[in-house]
Amino acid sequence: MVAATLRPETIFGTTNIWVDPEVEYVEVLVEGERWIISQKAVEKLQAQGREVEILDQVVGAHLVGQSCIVPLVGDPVPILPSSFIDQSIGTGIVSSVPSDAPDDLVALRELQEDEDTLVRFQLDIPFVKALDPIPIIEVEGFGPLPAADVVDRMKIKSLREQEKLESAKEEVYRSEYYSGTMNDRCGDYAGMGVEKAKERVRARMIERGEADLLYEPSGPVFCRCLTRAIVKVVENQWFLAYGDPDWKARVHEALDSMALYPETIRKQFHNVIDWLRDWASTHHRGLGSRLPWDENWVIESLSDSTIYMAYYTIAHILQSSEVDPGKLTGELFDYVFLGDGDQEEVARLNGLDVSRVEEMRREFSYWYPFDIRHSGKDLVPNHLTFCLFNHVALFPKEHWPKAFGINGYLAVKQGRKMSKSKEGAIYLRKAAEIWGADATRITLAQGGEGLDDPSFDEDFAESIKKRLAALVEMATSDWKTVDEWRTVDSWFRSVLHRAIRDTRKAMERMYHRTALKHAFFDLQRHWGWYLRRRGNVPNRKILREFIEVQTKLLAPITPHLAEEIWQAIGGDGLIQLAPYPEPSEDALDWRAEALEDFLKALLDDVRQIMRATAIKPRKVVFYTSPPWKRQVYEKAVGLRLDDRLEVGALMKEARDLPAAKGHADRLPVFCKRLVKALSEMGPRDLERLSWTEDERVFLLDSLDFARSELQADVEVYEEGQTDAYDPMLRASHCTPWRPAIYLE
RNA sequence: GCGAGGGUAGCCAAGCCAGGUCAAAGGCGGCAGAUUCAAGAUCUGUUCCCAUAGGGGUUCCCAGGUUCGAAUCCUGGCCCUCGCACCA
Repeated sequence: MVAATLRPETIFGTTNIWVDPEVEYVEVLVEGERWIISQKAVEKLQAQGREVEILDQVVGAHLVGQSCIVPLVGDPVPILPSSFIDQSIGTGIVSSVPSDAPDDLVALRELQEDEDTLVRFQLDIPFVKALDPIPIIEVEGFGPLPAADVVDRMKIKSLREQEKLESAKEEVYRSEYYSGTMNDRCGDYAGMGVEKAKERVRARMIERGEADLLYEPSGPVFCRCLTRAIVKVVENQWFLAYGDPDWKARVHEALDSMALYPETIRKQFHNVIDWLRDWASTHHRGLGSRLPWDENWVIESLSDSTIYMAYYTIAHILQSSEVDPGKLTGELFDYVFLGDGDQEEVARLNGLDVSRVEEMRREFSYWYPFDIRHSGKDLVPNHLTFCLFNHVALFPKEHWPKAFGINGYLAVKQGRKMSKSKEGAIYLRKAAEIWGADATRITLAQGGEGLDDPSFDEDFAESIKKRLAALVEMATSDWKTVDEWRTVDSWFRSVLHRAIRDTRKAMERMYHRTALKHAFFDLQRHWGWYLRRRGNVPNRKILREFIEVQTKLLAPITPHLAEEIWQAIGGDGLIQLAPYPEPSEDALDWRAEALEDFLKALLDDVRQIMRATAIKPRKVVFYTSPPWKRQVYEKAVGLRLDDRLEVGALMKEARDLPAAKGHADRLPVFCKRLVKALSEMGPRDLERLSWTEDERVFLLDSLDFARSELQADVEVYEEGQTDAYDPMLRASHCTPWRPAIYLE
C-alpha cells in the first residue's frame, strides 16, 4: 500500500489507512517492488520516468478490513473505507492522521457512527470505535489535538462541509508548519520544529527505501481540453542559464544603463533578475522553431521572442524573393549582427549579392541599439527581462537596449450611466465611430499614466469631443485683434511658455496625462481668462502664437485635428513634421504673473465677502496701501528672506523709516499682522511680491475689467487720501497686495 | 508565503522622493446664474462643514511618533492591486 502525503512528519500519528471501496486499484511492479496504487497514479509515475508494470487489479473493498504496517514507525494499522478520496490526487490511498488533519478526523468520526458501513464491511466494531487520534505535534494556541480543536470550534460535522474543512485545514497546517514542535512520541524528531522535521522525515524515509517522490501540481491544473494536468519529468531538457550569477551581474549593469518609463519599475526589474532561475527553453509540443542542434525539441516561444527586434531590422530583406531561407548560414548572422567575418565570403556562402549583405548590416547598425521597447507590466518578469538577458549575452555593450516603457492594462470605466459598453469592452473601430479618432486618443491619454491601469471614461470622451470641436472653431475663425501690448499679454505669453516647458517635460517622461493637463486644460483655462481680460479682442501676435503652440503641443495626441488646424492657419508643410515648440526663457515674466494673480485673488476676496454677507453690491471700493506700509512691508519681506522675521526685529527697522514717522502708534499692530502673514508664505510668493509700487497703478488700470466682472461700480483710493469714500472706515485694513475692500 | 506597487474630497486623479506657497492642481459628474422661444452647446460661479466682511472648524486609510509646522518624514496596524515561471 502506497499512500501519498504532503506532510511526512505526521506519519507518527497514523491511526489507519483510507481507501475508496468503490474504486479499482491496481497492483503494480515498480522497479522490483510491488505497490498498490490508483490507476491515475500509474500514469503519473510513468510520466515521471518510472517503469511501472501492471500486475493485477484490486477493488478497494477487498482491502478494507486488512491491516498494514506504518513505515518508519513499524506499527500495524487497519485499512478503512472512505468515499472522500479524490482519485486524481496522490495515489488514491491516504494515511489517516486525525490528530492533525481535519479531513481525517471528520472521516473517522463519521465512520465510527455509521453502523451500516461497519457491518457491511464486517469490521471489528469495538476496535474501530476505539481508534483515537494520536497527539504528535505541540503548537501554541492549540491543545494536543489541533485538528480536533478547529473542527469542534467550527462545528464541522460532515465531510460534505467542504469550505469549512478547507479553511480548517489551512489554519492547522499553517500554524503547525511555522510554530509547531514534534512531541516525544516522535522518536528522533521529538522537540524538533515541524518545518525541519518535515524535511528530515522525508529524507530519512527515502534513505530507508520506505518512501519515494511523486511530483504533483500544488493546485488542480486543467488543460484546455478539461483533462487534469499531471507532472511530467523529461530528460535532456535544454535550459537558458538565467540563474548564472555572472550573467545576472552583467544584466544588472545593462539595466543600470537604461532609461525606464516609468522609473518606478526599476526596483522590480532588479528583483526579477535576481530571482530568475534557469529557464526551460524547449518543449516537445506547441508552436515554435525546431532547436537547430536537436530536432526533437521546439524552442519555447518566450525564449526566442527576446531578440526578434534584431530580426525585424532585416526581416524585409530576408523575406524578399531572392533570399532562400534554407541556404542561410550562421556566418551571415554573425556578420550582420556582430560584424564578424568577411562580407565577400559571407555573401558567397549564402548565395547572396555582397550589396544585399551590406544592406542588412547597414539596416541593423542603423536601428540598433533600439531606443525603446514598450510593453505591458505583465511582461516585466519574463519577456522584458529575458530580452535584456539575451541582448547582454549576444551583443556588445553598444547594442544593449536603451529603454523600456511599461504600462498597465486598459479597462473601460465601470458604473457610468451612459455606458455604451455593456460587456465592459469597446472595440477600437466602434470607439472611433462614436467619438472619432482624436477624441478617443485623447481619452486614452487622459486615462492614466505610469503603471496605473488606465481607464477609458466614456463621459470624458463625450465631453472632450465637444471641447475639441470648439478648439477647431476657435483656431480657425476670424478674430478681431489689436496690436497694443498690455500686462495681460505678457502674462499670457509667460504662462504659454511655462506650458510648453511643462508639456515637453511630461512628454519626455511619457506622462501623457500630465502633458495633456499642461498642453490643453491649463492653456484653455488661461486663454479664457486672457480673453475676458482683453474683452474678447486679443493681441494679434498672442493669438497667432497661442494657436500655433497649442496645435503643435497637441499634435502627437490629436494628430488629425492638429493637421486640420495647421492647414487652415496656413502652417508650413505638415504639422507632423514641424518641430515641437521650444520654451523661451525670456517669455517667462514672473512680474506679470504676480500681477494677474493679485487681481484674481482680489476678485476672489470680493466674491467671498459677497457670499458671506449675501450683499449684491452696486459699488465696490478698494483701498491700497500708503507709502509707509509699503516700506515696512518691503523690510519685512527682506527679513523673511533672511529667515530673521520677528516682530521685534521688524519694529526696530520700521521705526527708522522716514515714511513711518507719523504712524508710530499703528506700527506694532501692523508689524504683528505682517509677521503672521509672511511667516505662512513660501519663498516663491515672497519673491514675487517683494516689490509693491505697481499695485495701485495696475489696479487703476484694471478698473473697467473689475467693473464688468463684478457687475458693479468700482473705485480705488489710497489709505489716507483725504477725499476717499470710506463710510465704514475700512481703509485702514489694507496691506500691500491685499487692498482693503468695502461693498455697498 | 515571496517580490513590486498602492489607499487623497461624489468619481478619476496630481501632490509625497527634496515638510511650510495645501481645504489640497486638473478632469468628470452635480448645483446655480448668464445666454436661449425651449432644449443642447457655450460662458461664469460653485461643489468638506459653518459663517451678514475677505473668516473659522474638521480633513488626505487607522493609531502613535518626530517637528515651531505633516497629505508629505518615522514606527505599528488594517485593506487593496499585480506578478510568482517554462505560458504569450
